[in-house]
Amino acid sequence: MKNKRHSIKDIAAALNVSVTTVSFVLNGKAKEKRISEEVTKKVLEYARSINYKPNQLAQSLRTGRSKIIVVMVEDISNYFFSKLARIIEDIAYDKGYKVLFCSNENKDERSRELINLFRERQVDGYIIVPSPGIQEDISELVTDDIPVILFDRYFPEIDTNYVIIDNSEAVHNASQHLVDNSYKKIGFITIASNQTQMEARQRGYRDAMKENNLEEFVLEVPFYEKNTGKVKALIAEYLSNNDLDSIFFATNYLTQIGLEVIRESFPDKINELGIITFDDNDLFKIYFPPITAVSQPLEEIGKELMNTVLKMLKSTPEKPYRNQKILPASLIKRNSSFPNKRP
Amino acid sequence: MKNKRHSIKDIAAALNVSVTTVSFVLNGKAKEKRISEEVTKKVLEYARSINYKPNQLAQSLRTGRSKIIVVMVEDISNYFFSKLARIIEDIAYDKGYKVLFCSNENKDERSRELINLFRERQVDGYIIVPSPGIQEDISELVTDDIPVILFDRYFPEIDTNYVIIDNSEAVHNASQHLVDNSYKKIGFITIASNQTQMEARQRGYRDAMKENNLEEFVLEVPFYEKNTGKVKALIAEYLSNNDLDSIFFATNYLTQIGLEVIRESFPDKINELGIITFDDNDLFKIYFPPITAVSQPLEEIGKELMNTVLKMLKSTPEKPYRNQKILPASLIKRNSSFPNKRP
DNA sequence: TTTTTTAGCTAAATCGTTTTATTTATATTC
DNA sequence: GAATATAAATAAAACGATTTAGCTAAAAAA
Repeated sequence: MKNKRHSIKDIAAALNVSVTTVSFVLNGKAKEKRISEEVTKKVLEYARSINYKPNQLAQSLRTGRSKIIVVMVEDISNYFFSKLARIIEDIAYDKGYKVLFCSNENKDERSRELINLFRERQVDGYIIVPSPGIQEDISELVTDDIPVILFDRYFPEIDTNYVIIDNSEAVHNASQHLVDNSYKKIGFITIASNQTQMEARQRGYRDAMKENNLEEFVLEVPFYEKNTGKVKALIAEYLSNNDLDSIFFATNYLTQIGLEVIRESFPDKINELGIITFDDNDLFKIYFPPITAVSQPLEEIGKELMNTVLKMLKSTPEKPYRNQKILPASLIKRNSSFPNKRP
Repeated sequence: MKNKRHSIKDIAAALNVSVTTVSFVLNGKAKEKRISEEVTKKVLEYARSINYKPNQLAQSLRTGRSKIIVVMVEDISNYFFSKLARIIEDIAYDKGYKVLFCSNENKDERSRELINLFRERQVDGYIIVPSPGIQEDISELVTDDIPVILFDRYFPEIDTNYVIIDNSEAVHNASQHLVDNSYKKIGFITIASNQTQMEARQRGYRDAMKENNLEEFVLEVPFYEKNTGKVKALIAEYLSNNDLDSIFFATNYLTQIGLEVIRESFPDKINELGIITFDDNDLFKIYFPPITAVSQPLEEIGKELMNTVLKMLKSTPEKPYRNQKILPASLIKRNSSFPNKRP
């Protein structure tokens, strides 16, 4: 049996009351609007009996709130983002919101396309990992009083809410950890980028090297070569040109590619090199050698993001809710990733 | 400057024409509805000049189509599902659809909750990895002519569309591969479940063992212990009780836990054991020992799912679009995961 | 000249809600 | 008994689109 959806009108007709009455009752405004106990009960019972569910589209159209939040990341299939997505999802559904996830591939064009797409849909709020050149679009959202919060990276020039981690501090600490384990020739493999998070990470490394009077070995690979063999070639070349005793990978997919290169081209070195990666991965703890990792506080980031968006949704343009949070990252030390220390 | 959203009414007022006319023009029905070239041009130009974007909510409310598709998986942060999500996302956005991802944790209650949530929202179609006991809910969607397609697992008792892989065949082949590499005591670690995919995998293993007159060593761990140390304990116990020379992990998170156990409790065995995992992971190819894996054709699954949903959306209740697809999985042989064959 | 066609446009209903402003009857006060 | 207050409900206007049915004036046919 095909049970077509019931509307508030059906209920009104069936009970011989007005749609207004039904609406009031269903929205819990019976008392406030002085609807009699009798009618209230009748409506509630009937609604429940036919399993009435309001049409959210109509509701949203009328109220202007869609109860949808967009989460735009670089790549939802990336370990870091997918783990975070899971956390955000749970909080959102718990609070009655739904989440649209999307990946901008760190490309401006795609970011813009997506933002426009969602504006048509009256999305309530945005959690965004911004691609390098979309300040303007973000600014526009802000001036239009649409809740946006950036994370992972941000634009210092514009005044937005954000949640980031202390990248330079984290990398600095981790680099020092390598030094403390008596590594001398420490390489840093990163992507060419002037986004805040990557610059901070590189700064953390360089500072640590300077403080310890160690030579800096930085390799910057172009971002958009991500999926080609070119990155592998660059890393391989870099590794043969520099006789490093340890490597710091500035982001998780570089670690992956880097390990692949080492396994393929320098298999004998795998057990000698000290390795640290930015962003942990479940598999790193069982990798051999286990990989020491800079780990971002996923739970905390997720909570902070959602809480902020929810608070922004409740705030008024007159007194907006401000939150610019810098969280600390932790270093997961897996000793055996340092051959010197291996038992 | 706060540019409030423009409606079709604004355009009509500004140009001194009716909203009907504007609507016709913007929907490309100018010719069909005999709107003059002059007016058509005027409307189009003006709409573009104020950067008019239709309110999708209103559109959806009127047309009954939300252009949203739900993808419900077990856990969006799982490698397999997140990779697939990325593929589905791309296809969907390309076709003008948005995707709501959600995780049901393989729990019926949560699945139901989510489905109800989305029905209120007039979602256009569903791609679902069903939890064990939601036949009824799926049936209901089907009888209500709402496009649903199941994947990864399905319900043989109800007639739905689905996309799955040939699990038993895949595991059978992979098991035979172990036998061919002269392993004799092959363990099979799986989760206690009577869902189609897990039963098929176990069947594949058992058949292979029978054909080769080898003893069967199956460990079934309870599903909901997923995140506790209990699974580790069970696997550790199983490994000490059976002197296996190789292990087949029936799903990816078991592989992860299993490797952890081996590393912690049987470190000397890691280089002896033959290991195969169901579901590949980028890190497995650089794992040491590299892990041979049964790999699902993600691209193909994603395409098949989206294409089917889109075709279902276009079909009528009178002649529904049927598609029950069984795709083959492939075995990614990484020789060095077999010590016997290691150089 | 009258009738029919056609081109060009639009009023109004509709989708399913929420919300404001009113109505109607009854009870209370003076 | 008239005026006022209150309780209980509702009509109607929104939200922003789509779509049906119809209107008007000019052109074509009779």
